[in-house]
Amino acid sequence: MTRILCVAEKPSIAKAVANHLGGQARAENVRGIQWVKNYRFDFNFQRWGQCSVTFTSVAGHIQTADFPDRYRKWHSCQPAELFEAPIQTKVAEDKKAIATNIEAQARNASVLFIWTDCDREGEHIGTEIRDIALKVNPRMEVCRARFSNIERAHIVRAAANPIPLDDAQANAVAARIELDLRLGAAFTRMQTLALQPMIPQQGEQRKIISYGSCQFPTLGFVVDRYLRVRNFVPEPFWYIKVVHEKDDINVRFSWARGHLFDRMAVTIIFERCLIAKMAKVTKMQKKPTKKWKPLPLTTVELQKMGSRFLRMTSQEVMNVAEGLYTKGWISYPRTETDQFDLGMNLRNLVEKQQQDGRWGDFAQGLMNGGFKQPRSGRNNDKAHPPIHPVNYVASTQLNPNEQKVYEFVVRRFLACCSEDATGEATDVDIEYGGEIFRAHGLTVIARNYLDVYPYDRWESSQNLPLYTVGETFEPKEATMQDGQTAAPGYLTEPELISLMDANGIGTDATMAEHIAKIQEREYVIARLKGAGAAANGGGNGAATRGGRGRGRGRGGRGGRGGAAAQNGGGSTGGVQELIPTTLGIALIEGYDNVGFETSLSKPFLRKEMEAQMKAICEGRSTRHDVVQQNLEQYRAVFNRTAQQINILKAVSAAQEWLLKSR
DNA sequence: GCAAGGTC
Repeated sequence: MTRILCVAEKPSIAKAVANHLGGQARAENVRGIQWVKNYRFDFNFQRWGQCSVTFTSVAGHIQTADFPDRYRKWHSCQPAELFEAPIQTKVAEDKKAIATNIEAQARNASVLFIWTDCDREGEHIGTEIRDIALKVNPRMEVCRARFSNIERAHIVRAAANPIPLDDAQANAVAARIELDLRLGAAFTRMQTLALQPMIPQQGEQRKIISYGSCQFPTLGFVVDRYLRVRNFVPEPFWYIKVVHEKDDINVRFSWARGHLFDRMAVTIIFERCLIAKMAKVTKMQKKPTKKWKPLPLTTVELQKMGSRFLRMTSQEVMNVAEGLYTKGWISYPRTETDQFDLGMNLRNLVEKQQQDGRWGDFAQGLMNGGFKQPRSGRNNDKAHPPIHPVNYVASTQLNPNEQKVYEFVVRRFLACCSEDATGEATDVDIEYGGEIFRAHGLTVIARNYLDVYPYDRWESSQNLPLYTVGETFEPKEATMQDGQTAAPGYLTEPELISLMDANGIGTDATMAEHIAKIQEREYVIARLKGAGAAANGGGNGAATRGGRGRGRGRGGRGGRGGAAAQNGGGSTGGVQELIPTTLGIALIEGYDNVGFETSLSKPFLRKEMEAQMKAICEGRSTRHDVVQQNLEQYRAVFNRTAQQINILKAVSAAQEWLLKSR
């Protein structure tokens, strides 16, 4: 019988797939590593017939790349030498037992069937596994499975249709690894050695001034916003407010123009209104409206919502989610997918939530006919489903942070399986002195998903009285008001995550780490929003956030849905805002002043690297070319910075002084 | 004493 060795990227996949293919597969322990198991069973593969299978896994990458000893000591070479120093790739210290297991199993098998995730990193991990296996058994046949979820039928199909490993994808990752190492080490040492004397040292601890292709752009976003807040100049504006009383209701009409920055113009228009005296209803419309239920939960969304509503940092959210996943309460927490596979039995998962005291009734309602298929977003990483609860756990079995994250995941999931909220929108337009003024009203008819999902707000405004088109009236009040634009707030963690996501800085699994890293390096400090000095010069209360001229009227009632949430959201509030330290500002401004067209702080370079990796995957470029071309480009920045390091120093010194005077 | 990526 053919012996076949299957290797997944993580233990959970090995277990799930082995159970699909082998029934209750026999699990054997692996020496020196608790969480990896070898599953043994027989299976009839289309290609090899009846086989004796060993299904095991690794745990992410096995190899690690670093410089040889001679270059590892900081003073043993010039930082610039790291651009071409040799790189050693070897089994990571904490992965030895895993590598040994692969070797041992490979000796007895004639086929290596790789089941790593179907993404670039997975392809690279696949080649690492292949290299280790072929070293002890060069005659093995090697192939990989193509699968995008762990539904049984899908897995059985993948088992029957092996494909080759894609070396192009693995090479793209190899290029990234080499560049991140060389550039990270070279720039970190150069900066640290040059600037350390400028930075006050605390005790024995030597402070590192690190550079990384992700941490710098992350810092850049924080500094950029900080400077925009700092340099903000409020602008006065004027607008016209109209109030009419009908059926004992005060209806406030907002100017269709919003506000203007020209006082004289507003005065003239206002006078026209006063002369006209009467206003005339030009539109009265009632129409059904909806608030859409949320999309299935991705990692990025979990981190954003967590840092906004759960009083946790995105990193804490991820750590907790990881724990809930290992204990079997929620699905894999690192996913870009916001669409549920049609084959997935979601009702089964809803059913498990019926027993809960908080959302059990809602789940029961879904089981009794309320269930609706979730919406589908546009993303599918072809490796994992959206984050969802897989089993019910009572809150007494969880610590407080686990409770919060689990509750969020469950509520989000139930909301996805529910119905959009419905309401009725009323719009009244009047013409008054040649200008249009609007009133907007909302009546929520059915809250539906909102009942289980308190993180969204959608509330009825005061009822508007009935108007008829053509009706005329004299407003009870028509006044000219003033206000001024308000500075944006400092960058919040959820905003930063959105920016990183949009610019491809880090992956869903690492974004939180980068945010934590720039705080650990003391480039940035976090504080509870509103805790420090007021950043928003609120004016007389009529201020608006940077909105110029047009845009929707600022009537207090309608359309302010997002505002409460963005400011830290009602009952669950407490979002963190990020403020750069003088060191953080100095680094970014220093590199900007070095005057190179591609500043290291801009997300551009990382995007460029991403595009080049894609080119390798598609055969338009090679690993060698991408590495050499990038090294050349960065070397220019490096040399220039090293020459002008005094600029960086000067900025640091100036910033240091600012720190004291602040 | 450096990075970013995977995962436990």
